[in-house]
Amino acid sequence: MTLIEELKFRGFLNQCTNEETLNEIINSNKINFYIGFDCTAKSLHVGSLIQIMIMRLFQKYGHTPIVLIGKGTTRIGDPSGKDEARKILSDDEIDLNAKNLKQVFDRFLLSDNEVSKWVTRDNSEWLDKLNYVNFLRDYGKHFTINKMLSFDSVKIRLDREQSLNFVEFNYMIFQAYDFFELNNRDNCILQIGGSDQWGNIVNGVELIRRASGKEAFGLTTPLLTNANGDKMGKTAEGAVWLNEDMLSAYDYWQFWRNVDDRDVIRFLKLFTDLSIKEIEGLEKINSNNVNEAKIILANEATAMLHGLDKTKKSEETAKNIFTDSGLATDLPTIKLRSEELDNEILLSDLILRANFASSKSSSRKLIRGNAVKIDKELIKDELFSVNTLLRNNSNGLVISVGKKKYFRVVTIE
RNA sequence: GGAGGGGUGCCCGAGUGGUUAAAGGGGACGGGCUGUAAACCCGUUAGCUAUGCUUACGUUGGUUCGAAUCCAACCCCCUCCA
Repeated sequence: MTLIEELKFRGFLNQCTNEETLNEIINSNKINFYIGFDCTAKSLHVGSLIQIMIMRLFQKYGHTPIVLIGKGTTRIGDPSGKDEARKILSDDEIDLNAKNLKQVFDRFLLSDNEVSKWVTRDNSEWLDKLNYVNFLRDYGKHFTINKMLSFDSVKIRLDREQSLNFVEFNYMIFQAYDFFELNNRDNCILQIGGSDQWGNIVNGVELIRRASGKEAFGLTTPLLTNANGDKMGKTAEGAVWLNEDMLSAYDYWQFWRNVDDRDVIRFLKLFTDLSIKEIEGLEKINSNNVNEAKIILANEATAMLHGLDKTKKSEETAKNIFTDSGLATDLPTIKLRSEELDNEILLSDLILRANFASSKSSSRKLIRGNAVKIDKELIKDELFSVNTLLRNNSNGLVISVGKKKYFRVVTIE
């Protein structure tokens, strides 16, 4: 199976410039390719995972990923898919975000093979130094306003009569120029991105052709949505972050465990290393084994990011909570000093401390709504205090809020 | 610069002097059903030291016993004209 075939099978391929030629080249050569990541947040989330996984797949076929950290472009803000201008981040924030971002690639990308070992670049390296007049003269001539106005990212904003300022309007030029630079510096001949990046990518391909007379390629991945049509990776609590300090391994495992039935196979193909054969085996799915498939998905996906140990613990914790009635070991724990028990400790306060309610009122409302149990015992009194129970249970208490949120309270000296 | 329209809770959106913490929908959360899924049904959805109090309809003042609702000024957004 060729790389392109596997991309298609697994659902990575949305659009591609000159697929035929690219196919020939990647079958007979090892190439360098890049994906750009802007530093707009402290962590990447599941929405970017498809880009990371496609890099991984390319690596397996011996190609070298260049991870372009967009410190320079982040200072401008990509208008693609945005209703309004992004708020501009300070340089300090950008630096911090960039640092956090890099950690994630260490987890997912392979570094054991010298040939396909990945590298990072930072576009502020060249963007910060650009001289406006020179840049306009040398590269501005390759961009026509007519064309730029026809791009979706621009058109949508104009159609809706939302303002698009000049800074944002320039984003696509810089992204095109990034590709041009990487093509010169690193002989990078392919840019990959989400489908919303198509216009920007094609711009780069064209700039390279016009300015250097070389052929370069662009490839996009589909915009991932779940079966409900929602954008992937956004949940009520916010995005499904990849950095562990923003989302625990257990919660990450739960995210995959809880995907819609209709999404399981699709996600197995995209987000795990399972072979095509293995996936085809699972594909004969029915209502009896969907859950097994989901557990496999959760295990595979979590292991890749957080490692095997934490994955096993997550699976165990889940098993304890949902299948067995035993107490889970790996729960978030609130430790109370014994002298704190001298005062009345309200159940509602503990829920708040465990971060399972956003205010005391809402925590009380949860109790009133029959959502809260202590050691499986339903508590209905919103003013319930836990002092007596805590004194009588040396092992502490396990408190559940709803069906999926658990925490433990213990007393310490 | 001129003329007009508008800014309401997480989002959309009704409300144009008095049971309005503000209809309805979406989302979210909780309960039921189930498979930790989907669909469906029910409930909740400002905060608090809680049968009460405080804060809330762009901002600041004013009229009134009483304002999201009336008046004034200001800020912001949109449409048309220049």
